[in-house]
Amino acid sequence: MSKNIHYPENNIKNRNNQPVIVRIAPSPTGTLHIGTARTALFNFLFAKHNEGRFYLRIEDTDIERSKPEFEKDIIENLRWLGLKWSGRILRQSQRRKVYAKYIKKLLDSGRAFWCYHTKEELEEEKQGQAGRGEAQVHFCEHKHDSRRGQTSANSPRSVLGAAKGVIRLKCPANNIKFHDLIRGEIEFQTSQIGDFVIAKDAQNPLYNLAVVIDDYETKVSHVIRGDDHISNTPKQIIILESLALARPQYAHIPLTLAPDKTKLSKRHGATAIQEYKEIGYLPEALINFMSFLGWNPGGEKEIFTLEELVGEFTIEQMQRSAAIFNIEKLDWFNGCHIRQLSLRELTKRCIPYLENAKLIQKEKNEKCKKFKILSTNESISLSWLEKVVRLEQERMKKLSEIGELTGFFFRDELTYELELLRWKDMTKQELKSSIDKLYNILSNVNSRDFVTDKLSAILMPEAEKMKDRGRLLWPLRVSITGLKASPGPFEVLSVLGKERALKRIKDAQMRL
RNA sequence: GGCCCCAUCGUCUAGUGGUUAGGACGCAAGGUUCUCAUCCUUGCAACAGGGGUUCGAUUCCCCUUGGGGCUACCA
Repeated sequence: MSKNIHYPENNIKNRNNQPVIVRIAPSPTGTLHIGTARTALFNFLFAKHNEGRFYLRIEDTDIERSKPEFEKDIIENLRWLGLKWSGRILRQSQRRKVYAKYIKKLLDSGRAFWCYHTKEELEEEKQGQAGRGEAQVHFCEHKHDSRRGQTSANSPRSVLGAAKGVIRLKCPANNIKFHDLIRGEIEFQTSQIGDFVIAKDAQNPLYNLAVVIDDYETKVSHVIRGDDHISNTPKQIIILESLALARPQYAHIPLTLAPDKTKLSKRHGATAIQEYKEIGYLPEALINFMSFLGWNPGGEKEIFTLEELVGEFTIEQMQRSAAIFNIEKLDWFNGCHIRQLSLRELTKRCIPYLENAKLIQKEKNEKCKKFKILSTNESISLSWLEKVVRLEQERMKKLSEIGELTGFFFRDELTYELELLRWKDMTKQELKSSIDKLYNILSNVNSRDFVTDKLSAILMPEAEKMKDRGRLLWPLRVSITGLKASPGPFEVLSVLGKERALKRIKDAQMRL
């Protein structure tokens, strides 16, 4: 959908003299969420602004919940938004061997250890801590047990029985401090963290470990993610330090919340990008809208293309507080971007909605240039369709409205309340004579002259004569559209053409 | 409960140690107009509260309050 723009890569180095590399790492346990898309957008903008790379990594270590159809949805919709990633997609499910190597390293060095506490024991410990108002963390005594400090890649049998253990990391005593590009210094006490679990076994890492390894191996320079990950950061830093690896820079962006200030979820309406696509939001509008949720370039300009956003974006202008998702503003952005589209492009994007509304169909034999009106079997051209769409370009808020808005162009019989034809306090006689007059005038207009300007030149003086133009123009507009709100009558006449227009006026005449 | 993050109109935000606190969405009124939409004009509307620091705080500091996040052998 979006223009094919080439963004240079790899020229600028960050302050550690490394190229800027960022990533979006969605988990395919659901469709592409608007929040994930926004995080992807900020990563993309940061990367492209700094001539760096933006990677896509699928975090599918949770085999139970990860589904291929979700991965497909994520990939398709990221593409649709125009957030193109560099290189291949990395899938964590295919990297077990890599993780196993690091797990072994951690075990060998004694930084990690097997823990055989049962879930019940752990739960009991938590309850006790909760009761005492203490942090609910587990400092595991098994790390001191030399018999369990084995380096085998396989789980050593517990001396306590056959319990299947997990692998925990020894929590250091020193506090963890880090600098966040958006929030500044953040410090965590390790006493609040404990010896946390890093892997289910020697092959299967948990989230925090997998993230650290992948970020390191793909040389990620900046971790830009939602601020719900702030509390994961000290854990990831502990892992990094246990492995003697350098840390990336962190930037935690504010979350976007629903109007009731809770986490954006299904019950607030659409959360999936796919849904917004189907409703008829433009990717351009979604991008523009999402970028303004938690970020602002400072000036008074609000309508931006993705390319312009890349030029403007700096992380210093990121907001610290959460932004509330405001659908009205999205609608406004969408309207603006619809009006900015070329007529050809807008028509192209409207066609699927017109087809969906069962108004038109592509003609099979033609090379997608011809269409037919389903109700009349009439053949129509793309350029005629463009004329129709043009009349609604400034009225449409969402593409899905096109069917409703332009339906009258594609129907032979208009169904409207007769009373709708009446302008203000016109009598039936007056109405009849207006319609008769319209029919007579228009029958004498050459069909070549059925263009807006000429029709206006012919009909306006007549309308003027009637003191209140509405006495002629309102019945005209209703008779040819059947609607109480529509584009102007001259435009509609010109698109309809003489034959169809006269038929409609005749219909009105007959019904009166 | 514990830890962490956050705080300017209803919403998105700009902004400064001294401003009539600016813009946008939405809303209201008006203009254009045969209707709707677009467009134009105008209006309504905010520095959470309390202490400091200071000649002066919306701005800097602290506390309170409020909101959010995390607290899994999910990610």
